[in-house]
Amino acid sequence: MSEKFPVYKSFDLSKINQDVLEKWEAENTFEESLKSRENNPSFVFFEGPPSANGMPGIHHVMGRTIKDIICRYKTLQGYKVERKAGWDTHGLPVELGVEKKLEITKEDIGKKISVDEYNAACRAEVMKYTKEWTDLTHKMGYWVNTEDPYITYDNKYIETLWYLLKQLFNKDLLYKGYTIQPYSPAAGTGLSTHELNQPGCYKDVKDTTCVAQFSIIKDEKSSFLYNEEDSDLVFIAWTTTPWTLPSNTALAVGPGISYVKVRSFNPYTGKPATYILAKERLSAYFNPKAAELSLADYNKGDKLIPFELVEEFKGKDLAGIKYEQLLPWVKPDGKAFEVITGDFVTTEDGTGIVHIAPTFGADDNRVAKMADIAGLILVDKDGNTQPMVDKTGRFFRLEDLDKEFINKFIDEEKYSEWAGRYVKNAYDSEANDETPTLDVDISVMLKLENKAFKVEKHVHNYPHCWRTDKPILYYPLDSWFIKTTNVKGRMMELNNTINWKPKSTGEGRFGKWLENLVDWNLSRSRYWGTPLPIWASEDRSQLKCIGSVEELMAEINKSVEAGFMTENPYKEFIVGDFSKENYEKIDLHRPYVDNIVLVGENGEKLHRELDLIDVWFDSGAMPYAQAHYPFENREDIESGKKFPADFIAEGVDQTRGWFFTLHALGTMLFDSVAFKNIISNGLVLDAKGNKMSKRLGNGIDPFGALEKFGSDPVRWYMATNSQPWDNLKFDINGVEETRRKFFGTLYNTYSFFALYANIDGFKYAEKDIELNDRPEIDRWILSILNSLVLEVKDSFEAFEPTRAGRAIQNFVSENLSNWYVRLSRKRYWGGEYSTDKISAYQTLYKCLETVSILMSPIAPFYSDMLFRDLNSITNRFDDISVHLAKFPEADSSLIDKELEERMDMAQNISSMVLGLRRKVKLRVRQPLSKIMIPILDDRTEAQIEAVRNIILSEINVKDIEYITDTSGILVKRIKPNFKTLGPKYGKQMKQIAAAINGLEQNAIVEFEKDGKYEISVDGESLSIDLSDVEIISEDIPGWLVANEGRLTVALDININKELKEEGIARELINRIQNTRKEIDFELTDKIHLCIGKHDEINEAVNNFKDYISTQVLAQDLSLADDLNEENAKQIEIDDIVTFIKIEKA
RNA sequence: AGUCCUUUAGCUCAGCUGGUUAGAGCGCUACACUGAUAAUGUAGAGGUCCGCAGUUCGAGUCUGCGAAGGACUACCA
Repeated sequence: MSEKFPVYKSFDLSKINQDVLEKWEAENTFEESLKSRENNPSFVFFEGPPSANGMPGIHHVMGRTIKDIICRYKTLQGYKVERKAGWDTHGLPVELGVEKKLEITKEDIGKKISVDEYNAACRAEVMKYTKEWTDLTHKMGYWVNTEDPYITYDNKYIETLWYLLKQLFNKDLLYKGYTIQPYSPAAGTGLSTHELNQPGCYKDVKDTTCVAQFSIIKDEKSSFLYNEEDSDLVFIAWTTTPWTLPSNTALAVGPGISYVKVRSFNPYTGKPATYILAKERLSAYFNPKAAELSLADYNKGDKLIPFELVEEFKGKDLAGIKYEQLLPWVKPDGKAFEVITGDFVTTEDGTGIVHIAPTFGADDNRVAKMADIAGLILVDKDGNTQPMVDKTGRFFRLEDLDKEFINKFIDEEKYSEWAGRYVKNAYDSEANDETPTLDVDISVMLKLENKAFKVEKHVHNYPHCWRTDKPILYYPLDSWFIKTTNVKGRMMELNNTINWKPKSTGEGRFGKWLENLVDWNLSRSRYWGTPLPIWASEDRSQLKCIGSVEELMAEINKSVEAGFMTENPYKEFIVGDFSKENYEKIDLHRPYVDNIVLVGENGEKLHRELDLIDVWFDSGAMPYAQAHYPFENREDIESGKKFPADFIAEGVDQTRGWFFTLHALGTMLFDSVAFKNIISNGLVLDAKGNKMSKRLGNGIDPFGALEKFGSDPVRWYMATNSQPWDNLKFDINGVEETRRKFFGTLYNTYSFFALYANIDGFKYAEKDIELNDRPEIDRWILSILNSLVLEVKDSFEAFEPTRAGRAIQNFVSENLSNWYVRLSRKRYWGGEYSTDKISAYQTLYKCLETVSILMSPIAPFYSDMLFRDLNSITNRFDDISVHLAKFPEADSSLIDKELEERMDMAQNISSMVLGLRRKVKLRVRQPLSKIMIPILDDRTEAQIEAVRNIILSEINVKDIEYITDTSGILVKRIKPNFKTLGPKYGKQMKQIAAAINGLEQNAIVEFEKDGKYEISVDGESLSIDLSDVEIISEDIPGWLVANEGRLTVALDININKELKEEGIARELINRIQNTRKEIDFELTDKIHLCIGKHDEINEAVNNFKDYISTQVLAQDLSLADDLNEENAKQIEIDDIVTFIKIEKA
C-alpha cells in the first residue's frame, strides 16, 4: 500500500464513478452493507415497481436518488435496509405495445393469434428495457437488489394476489355490479377511477355541443303549460355529446329550480316556438338586448331575436310531462320520454334541463332507475342486451343485431344511415382531420329538422385513456368491485398516522381523495394480467374464490372426478414445493385458467369470471406478494419485520395510484398502514419550467448526463436545488455548477491537505492533540463541524435530504475552504513538525473524514473515494468503504457557540478592513500599524481579543486598539429596539421612535451614563432604559471608518519607514515565490538568492533579510549590482524595477 | 367548477415563532490575491418580496379577495 495520500492529475467525477463502481463490484459492498448489519434492527423499505417496457428518464434518477439517500443514511445509522427491486409487468401498456408491434387489434386475439402466443409476446415485451433500467440503476449508484426482483407475472406473485383476493372475498368486500364506467374503446377495457387520475388524463377538448328542442306532448299533465297564443312548445336541453341524443329517454329538471316559458323563434329556421328553460339561464340563450323588441317585427335572419317571457314554474311542476322522442331510430322497451327530477341539476351551465341517456351517464342511469325510466337498449345477435354503441365505439351495425329486435324496435330506414358510425373520430382508424364528426352530423340534421336551438363549439375538460390517449366513453359494464367505501373511515384514521412529506399531500390531496372515495373497480377485460380467481355457476348463485395453487389443484381434481375435465393441467406441480422450478411448471395466466372448469356444491359447472384484475392491485399488494406471503415468510410479515414499510418514496402522481392501493390493501387486509413515512416528490421539469415530453423533445437523457458529469453532481444537484416535493427545474448548467462549487472545492481542500501531509509524512499516527492545546481556529472549525453533524442528522431523520445537503455544502465551501484553510495555510508549509502543525493536520483531516461520511448518502461515489483515500494511509476505520462506516456521533462538548460567534466577528472585522484598504488602494501586502474598535462592553472586547491574531494576520495589521471612552470622540448612533418597545407602548411607537432617532450626541452620552432616559410623547413623560435601544459608535472623526451592524472599525493608514520596508519585503517575497513556481522548483527546494541593488529596496532587503530568506527557503541572500536580463529575471514593484536571481542550492 | 402547491435580484433558491437596512449562489461589472493557482477573495450594480384590502405601533412573514403558473380532483349535462 502506498505511503502517500493519493493526489490526482485531474478531477474527473465521471471516471471516479466508474472506478468506485468497480470497487463496489469487486468487494460486494452492497451485500456487505447488509451482511454487516445482519443482526441489527431492520428499516423496511418498499420499492415501487417500474414498468420495464419504457425507457427510464431523468425523473427516475430523481425519485431513486431520494430513495437511495434515505436507505444509505439508515444503513450508516446501523439499520439493516433490505431493498428488493421489482417489475410491474402486467397491464394495458404492455398489451398495447404488443398489439402495435404485431400490428393487430384486441379483436384479433384468439383469432389471428392465440391467447397463448399473445401472452408470450407480452412476456417478452414487458422486459424489453430491463437492461437499460439495470444499467441506469447501476450507474447512478442506486442500491437495490436487482438480482432477485419481484416480478408481478410470476406465478408465486400471482398466488399471493389470489390469496389476498380470497381474503377480501371472504370479508365480503368483493362484489360484482353493473354500472356506467369509464371505458376505453381504443384499449377495449373499463378503467378504474385511479387510472383516470393519472396525470394528463383530463384534457381540454373542443367538441360540438348542441341545445336540442324536445317537443312537448299536449295531454292532461302538460295542459297547464298551454294557452292559445302558444306556438310549438318545447324543452331545450344542452349536451356536449350529441351522439348520445339518440339514446335519450328522459329529461331532468331540478325540483326547486324556477323555469320560464319564453316565446321566441328558432335562430336557424326562424320558426316561432315557445321554449322552456331555467329562469337563471335565460340570458345565456336570449340576448337581453332583444328584450324590448316586438315579436311581430321579427324577420328570419335578424341578428337580435325578440323574445317574450310568459310564465314561470317550479321544476317539480314539470315532472311527468311527456315529450316526443327526438330521434326516433330505436324504440325503448319501457317507460320513456318523460320529465323527471334530479337533485344534481344545476343552473351553472346549460339550460337547467338535462338530457338523460341512461346508458351513457352514471347520474343518468341512477335517476332513470329511480324514476323507472328505461334506457335505450339494443339486443345483439347473440341475444345480449347492449347500449346503442358497441365495444369498439360505434353505433351498432345492423348485421350485429338480433333480427327480431330490428323488426320490432328499429326504424331501419332512419337508423341504417347512422349504423356503424364511430361516436368519436378518435376510435376510427380511417378517420382524418377532414372526417366530419358524428356530433356535427347529428347537430346539422337537427338544425335542418328545426330541432336544434343552438349548436356551437365548446371547450371542456374530458377524460382520456391513460395509455391510448384517446377519449374514454362512459359505458355500461359488468364489473367486479372492491368495497373500499366500507373501510373509508378506517383508511382516513390510519392516514392520519402517516408522516407525509410534504404534509399537504397527505392531508390535502390524499386525505380529500379518501373523503370522496368510491369503490375500486377491479375488472379489466383484457388478456395479459392477473386473472380473477373467481369461478361462477351459470346462474351466478354459486361463487368460488380460489386462494392458492394448492386449493386450485384440489378443486381441479374434484372436477376431473366429476368428469368436467379430462385431466389436471397442473398435475406436474408439487404442492408445498416453493422452488422456482416447481412454479415454472404451471402458468396461472389466461388462457390456461380459462380452460379450468370447477364443480359447484350441487355438482354444477363453474366457469371462471373472464376478468383480469387492475394492475394497481398487483403493485399495491407488493409488500406481501414479494415475500410470497403467506406461503412463505409468513412470520416476517405478520411480526412487523417486513411490513409495514418504514419508508417509501415515489412521485406525487402516485398519490391516487400506488400510494392508494398500498394503503387500501394494508387497511383492508391487516388493519394497518402500509408505510409510516413517505416522500412524494414533484415533477422534473426542463430548465424553463416546462414539462418534459417526447413531443417537445426537451427531455434530458439520463445516461448522457450521468456519463458526462458522473452521478454524484447530478444527485447532489437534484437533492439540494429544491425540496423533493417542489418541482425541479432541471438545468444542466446547475449540475456543472455543483461539480465546480461543491465537489471541486472539496477536492481542492483534500488535495491541499494531501500535498502537505505527504511532505510532512502525516499519517494521523500521533495521539489526538488535546483541545486546549489546539489554536482558536481549530477549535472553531471543530465546533462548526460538530454542529454540522447534528444538523445533518436531524435533517436526514426528518426525511429532508435537501436541508442536509445544503448544510454540508455550506460547511465545505464557506467554513472549511474559504475560512479555515485559507487562514491556516501558513501553518502547513515549512517550519517544524510542531504540535500546532499536527493539530492543523488532525483538524483538517477530521473535517474531511467526517464530511465524507456525512455526504455519502447523497454522493456515494466521490465520498467513498475520499474516505478510502484518507483511510488508506491512516487506517482509522476498519471499514473498507464509507458505506459500511457508522454515522459520526456529534461531540457536543466541542460545540462552543461563543467561539462561533467571535469567529463571526473576526470575519466581519476582516472583511470591513479589507474593504477600507481597497477604498484607499492599500494592498494587503503593505502592513499597517493598527485598527481601532470602539467597545461597548467588556465581553465584546474579550471576544475580539480571543481572535485577535486571526484578524491581524488576515488583514496584515500590527495591532488592535480598543476605544472605550465616552469623552465624545466617538460619534454615536441610537436606534429604538422595536422588539422590547413594541409590546410596552404599542400605538405610541411611532412617536417614540421619532423621539429616539432625534436624540443629540450629548443626549445619547447622557443616556448611556444614566442607563435611562426620559422622553416626552404627547406631553406624557416616559422612561426608556438601555435595553430599549441600541447604541452604536458609528464614526470616529478623522479616521477611516467602516461599520456593519453593531461593529465599527477604524483603520490607521499612516505608514512609517519600517512598515514601508516590510511592505517591500513582502512584495519581494511574492515575486520570488512566483519565479520559483515559474521555473518549476519543488516546494521544498532550497535556493541561493541574489537581488539587484536599488536605492528604494536595499535597506528593506537588509533589514528583512532573515524574514525573506525563511519565506522563500533561501540559504543565502545577497544584494548585487551585476544583474541584468541575461543572468536574472526582471521584476517590478510599483515603479521600482530590479532583478532577482534564483539558483537551486 | 373545486382542492392543493408555487410566486422574493436576470437565473436557481434561503428567509425560524411578525421587529424597521430582505439574504446566498450563479451570471454581469470592477478590483484584489497568487506555493490550493484550469483555484481564490472583495466589492458594485440589480428587489413596488405577484396585486389589492385588512389585522397590527410594525407585514416578505398573519387573514381575506384576486392574478399567473403548476399539480390534482369531478357524474358534470
